Amino acid sequence: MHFSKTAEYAIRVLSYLHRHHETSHSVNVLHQELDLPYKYLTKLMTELAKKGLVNASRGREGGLSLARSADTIYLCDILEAIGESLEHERCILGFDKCDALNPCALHDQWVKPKEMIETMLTTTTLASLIQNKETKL
Amino acid sequence: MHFSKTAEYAIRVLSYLHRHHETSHSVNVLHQELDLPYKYLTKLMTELAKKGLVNASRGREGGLSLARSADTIYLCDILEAIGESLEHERCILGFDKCDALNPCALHDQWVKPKEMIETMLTTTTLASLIQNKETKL
DNA sequence: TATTATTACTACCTTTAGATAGTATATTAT
DNA sequence: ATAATATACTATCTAAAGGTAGTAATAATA
Repeated sequence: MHFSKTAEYAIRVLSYLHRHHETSHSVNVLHQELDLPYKYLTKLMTELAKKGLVNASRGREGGLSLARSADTIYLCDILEAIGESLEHERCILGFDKCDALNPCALHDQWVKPKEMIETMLTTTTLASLIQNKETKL
Repeated sequence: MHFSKTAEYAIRVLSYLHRHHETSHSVNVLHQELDLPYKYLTKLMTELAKKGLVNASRGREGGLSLARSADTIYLCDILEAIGESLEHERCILGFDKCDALNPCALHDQWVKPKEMIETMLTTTTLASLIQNKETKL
């Protein structure tokens, strides 16, 4: 019951780019600042660039920056970009189809937690994340 | 943002044992009735037996049955039995320590969904699961 | 134009969850 | 006792996520 490492990394990196949006940052800087595995980050950032969440430019003075305003980037956008869709319809017990008419044994109990998670993912933007000097990234 | 396969299997099997508690059931029967991988189930049931959730007896007329009343078995007990603890303190962004004083960027947004999940896991018993003929197991 | 700093690409390695195979051991009905 | 039916144990395989290595392509700047 948690995010994948990839999701964690993506959120942390994008949050960092938002907080330091005055300039672009190389993968190496992100790697050092956030203590994330360099080569894996390279791969991830390429993916996020393809999906249009970040601008990537090569060469000297190149690097990465947010492609859109942080208040238009929702957590669900980030998950989608890395191939982890919202799974609105994903059944908690893994069944293909599971709804009120044709429920799994846990369907009713899962309704509220599911809603809360969904709300969190669809209403939280990068810009709305906690940010102060003490906040962990 | 979902249960592991192992957790799914454990919940489904235990729910089945509850609904058919008049007798014990062999792994083979559970395998066929619930369409779960036989050998993997064998391993899982041995584990659940060790952890005291089911009684296992060998030989003819042997098989598996719930070791306790279904209204004393909570979802969190099941997760704990398979080594997936509640992770009360698990940070959504993977940080070791993350609390109100020393929060990660997502801490505030995660509070409510986390509570809902925790409530679900600590209040839902096997006995309280949906059960009718149509319910998927 | 040569150098340097950067991302992009291709291929492979590692770890872990999930799944399988074969054999040993226990129980009980006959 | 013996045969049949179970779980228990040990070892291994597979697939996917996570992570690494080396090289090619690109762009700024001196």
